[in-house]
Parts: sequence; structure tokens; C-alpha cells
Amino acid sequence: MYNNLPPLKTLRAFEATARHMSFSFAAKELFVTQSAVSHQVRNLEQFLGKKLFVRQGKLLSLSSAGLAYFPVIQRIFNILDVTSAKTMGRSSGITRLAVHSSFALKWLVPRLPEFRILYPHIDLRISMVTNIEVDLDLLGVDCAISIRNDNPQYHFNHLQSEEWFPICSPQLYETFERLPLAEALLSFPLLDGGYQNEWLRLFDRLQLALPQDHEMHYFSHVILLQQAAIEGQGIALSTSVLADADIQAGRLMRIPLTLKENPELFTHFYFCCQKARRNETDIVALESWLKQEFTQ
Amino acid sequence: MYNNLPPLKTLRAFEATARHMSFSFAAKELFVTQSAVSHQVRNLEQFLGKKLFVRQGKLLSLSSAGLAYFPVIQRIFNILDVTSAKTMGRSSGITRLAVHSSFALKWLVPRLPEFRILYPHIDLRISMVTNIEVDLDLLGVDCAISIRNDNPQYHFNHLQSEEWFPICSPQLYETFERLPLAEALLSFPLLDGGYQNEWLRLFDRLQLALPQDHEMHYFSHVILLQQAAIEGQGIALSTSVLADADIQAGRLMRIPLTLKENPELFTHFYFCCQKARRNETDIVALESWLKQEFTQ
DNA sequence: CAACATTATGAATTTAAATAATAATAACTC
DNA sequence: GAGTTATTATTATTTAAATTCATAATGTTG
Repeated sequence: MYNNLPPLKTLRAFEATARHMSFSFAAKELFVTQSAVSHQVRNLEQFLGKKLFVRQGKLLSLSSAGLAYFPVIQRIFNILDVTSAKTMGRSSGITRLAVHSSFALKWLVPRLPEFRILYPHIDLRISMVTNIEVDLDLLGVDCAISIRNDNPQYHFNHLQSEEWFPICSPQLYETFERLPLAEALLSFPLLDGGYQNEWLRLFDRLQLALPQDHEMHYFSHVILLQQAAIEGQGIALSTSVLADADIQAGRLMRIPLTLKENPELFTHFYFCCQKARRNETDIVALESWLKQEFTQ
Repeated sequence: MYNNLPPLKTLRAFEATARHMSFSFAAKELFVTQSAVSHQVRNLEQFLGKKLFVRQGKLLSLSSAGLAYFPVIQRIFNILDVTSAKTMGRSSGITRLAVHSSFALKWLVPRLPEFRILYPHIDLRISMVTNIEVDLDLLGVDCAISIRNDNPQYHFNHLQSEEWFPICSPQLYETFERLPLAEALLSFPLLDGGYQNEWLRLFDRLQLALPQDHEMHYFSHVILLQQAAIEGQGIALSTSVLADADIQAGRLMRIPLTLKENPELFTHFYFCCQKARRNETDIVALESWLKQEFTQ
């Protein structure tokens, strides 16, 4: 049984070297000398009968064999680390991710099955929260997708930026199509998700005034707000992730902002967790998967 | 990164011990002394801070922690072994399974996705063959589900036995319902899948004569034969796996064999591969998965 | 072509693993 | 219940593996 297992210790050296693309850095991580790592990698290469790295002077890169081998070894260590932590009682065995924006949730949910196939040993639980401030301890979660990155105690990693733009139903649009932008936007109630004062910020960027007494309707969830826009209750702000499907289907219109300067009103998504925990295996796996999925 | 990895070498000892449920047998497999295995397992237990085995005299069993840990370690070794073999060029990286009976195929196909989730690193390919004799080399496959087990060069493992019974359409059944069995079975053409002379064998077991000139219709695939039975073309032989759905739906009837002795006409399924290859990791994985799925 | 930064190598050293011998435990036998 | 057997556990010793050290080799940079 298992006639092709390499000397297991060599795998540690290989994985670290491939991750850092450097024998010296790998050695530092493993608290051994560069020489030890070099020996171990050579042993593994000898066992496999294949070079795993291509050494061309300073430039170190994975050979085709190494390129195929590396992700498998990472996967194995991931499984082993998470499982061992659970067995040792060092981890609850559950990774909790707080998501507090409708977009992130809308984006995340359809992608979750893929994560579960890639990391079946990680028991990921999503919790939806509504407040803007993220307090991981208060929420009882391990990490979050946040729209702010100003807590010095946390580690943040930018995932994506979503641009806000005004939308309304096509019927509404017809009524103010030919008016100048300022009048157009003010010809119906403004629907607001109570997020980060997007309407105020947008008018600011457009150098237009938003009258104090203009009719505003507030919604607790962007999803509800968008439904209201579809029903012609007013003009809303939304983003690609959230509105594209309804725009495609003709239920919503994007109102063009015909100014020279792009108002560039963005909401940024950040992955965040406690600084001290940013290297825990399940969190690293989740963070790098999110980053990768968002940049695609 | 990876702060919870145990000393990797200890895992080998743990896995073999848990598989054999014996330190001594594990030692034999690993070509070391029982003492070495004992030491290694203790090291792992110390690292994890949990007993993995419960020792009560002669009886060795896995603790709850060990019970959770074991399948994960097996999975890891499975992945590592298959991947390393592929990297070394010792394996094509593809596991080919020949399936030569309609039942096995009908049973196998809906279960394949589960196998692929459990063993995503094993690239399993199914090939359908029609002849009864299985020649692995001739077919260019690594293993097969066979209905014979008489080749001394091969390793066989019994998976399941399927009982044959006569079926026909409900309309046909009405016409001979009250006749004695011998007359009933001979009142319409017999549909035959050209398998292992099931009709002849059944009449034999029932101690009835099958007249030489009785009308027989032959079909190359049991699936076709069953369709013919549904359409009332005659009386066929089939098995639970194949016919149950159509019987439930009322398209087919099982003709009761009202004799004291059960004729017990079975076809047996065996997993088979070359004797020399029966311990290769991908084959072991496939065989034990099939065995487990069949016995459920 | 020095100066630097990297990986590679061989011998020496240290650490880890395996053994041998034997103790301990429990089960089975008569 | 004493003797036999089959197992795991323990300790000291031996062996093998891993690591270090010192240095060579390689290639890059100013």
C-alpha cells in the first residue's frame, strides 16, 4: 500500500520553497539553514526522478513537474493543518465569515459551492450583518468582507471596488430623458440604501446641490431598494454586481452621467481578520481564494 | 504558515496501524519493528495531545479523535501517492475501469459523481464492453467489473449478486395469470439478452422443459430487451437494479415463481484486476469504494 | 571585475528514528 | 490459577537521517 510516497519531510521544504520561490526564504520560515532546504529539495527531486525547480542563475522557477506537484502538496498541507488543529482543540473547526453588504453576499453565494469543492475540510459559515462597522469579536466571526479598512487592529486586503451609478425604471427614465442632469435626478424621490451617504457624495462629486427637503426613501437592504426602483418608486444608486441582471432584462436603466469628469463613486471591499490570525491556514485559504475569485 | 503540522513521519505509522488495527502488522508492512511503530504513534499522540487509539488489552481500537483523524490521513496519502506516481512517470495518471454489463453500468453511472468528489485526483475512465470474457490487457484497462471470476491471473473481489426473475407487461400477464407456471412462461416469446443462457438455466432450476422450437428473441443489450418487454413483445428475464423502476411505474410485472424451492438464478459481480496490481493506490481506492457502495 | 546575492556540495555534527532486549498486560489453555 | 501466547510499552543503545558549517559555484549588478 502506498508505494509511491516520497520522504514526507522533504515536502515541507519543497512547499515553502515553491511558495517563496526562494530556498533562503523557505529556510528562514522553517527555522533551518538554506543548506538544509537545498538538501531536502534535492532528495525529493531524486526520489521523484524529476527536477522540480528550474535554476537559471538568480531566477528560480517551478519546472512543469513542480508546477503540477506544488498545488497538490499545498492542498495536502492545508487539509492536514486544519484537521490537526481541530484534533488538538486549537480551532473550533469552523471558519466564520461575516458579510455585511448585499453585493458581497450576492457575489459570494453563487461561488460558495466552488469553495466547498476546493476545500471540503474547511467548514465555512457565512453570517450576514447590517452595520457598517465590523467588530469581529462582537460578531463572533473569524473574518469578514468589509467596506472599510480603518481599524488598525485588523489586517485588510483589498478585494474589489464597485462603482455606484444611478438607476431607475425605463418608464421613469422617459419622463426626464431630455432634462439636464440636475433636474432629471431631482424629478423623482431618491431611494437610499443608508450605506455611506452615496447620494450626498454623488451630488458633491457632480458639483450639484441636493436640496435638504428633497424626498428621500430609505431602505435597510440594497435588494429592497432595487426592487423599489424597478417598481418606479424613484431613482436609486446601485452597482454592476447588483443591477446588471435587471438592466439586461430591461427592468432597469442606467442613467448616464454626461459630465466631463467621471464622478467615480466607489465602494471598496476588503477582506479582514485579526492581525494575529492572518496566517492561520483556513483564513489564508479563504483570503487567497476570495482575492483570486474577485480579480478574475 | 501551517502551524499545526505534526511530525509527518509519524503519520505513516498511524495510518498503517489504524488500517491493520495492529502495531505489529503495521510494523511488518513498513519493514520496521513493532517498537518503532509504537514510538511513532506515541509521538503523534503527544503532538496532538490526544490519544488516537484505545488500548484495552489485546483489543485495539480508534479513539474518537483517531476515528476522525484516520480518514483524513488516508485521503492525504491517497492523493500524495497517486500524484507522486504520476510525477515519477510510474503511472499514466488515468485509471481505466471496464464495465461489461448493463446492470453494473446502470448502477455505476449515477454514483460516479460521488466518487469524483471523494477522489478528485483520480482520473477514472469507464469503458463499456460487451463480451463476457474479461481480458484486461486486450481491453487496455486497469480493472473491471466482471461477471466471472475464473481467471487465475486476476484478483477478484465479490461485489454483489443480482437475482434474475421473469418480467412482462401487465397486459401480457393478465392473459396467462391463471395458467400453471410452465404454460404461462411458454405462452409468449421469450426475450433473451444473450448473457449466460439465463432462460435455459431457469427452466432447468424449475425442472421444466424449454422446447427447442419455442420462439426466442435475442437482444444485444439488456436495456433493449427490457424495452421490448415493456412493449409486450414477450417475457424477459431481468434483475432488481434494472427493472425495479419500471415495475414501480407499472410498466412491468414480476412474474411470481410459485414453486417451493427458490430457483435462485444469480449473476455475480466481481471487481477484478491484475494480481500484481491489486495494491496500487488508485485501484485499492476504487475497489474499496465499489465494495462499500455495493454493500450499502 | 569586484561586490553581492543566491544556490550547491561535501564533511562534520547533531538530532531523530529504529532496534534490541525486556517489561507489562491481558487473553487463552489446560 | 499457573503456564503459554500474543500483544503493546519502555529504556538504553545503535543506526540513519537531517542539519549545520564552511566553502564552492553561479550568476547578477553597479
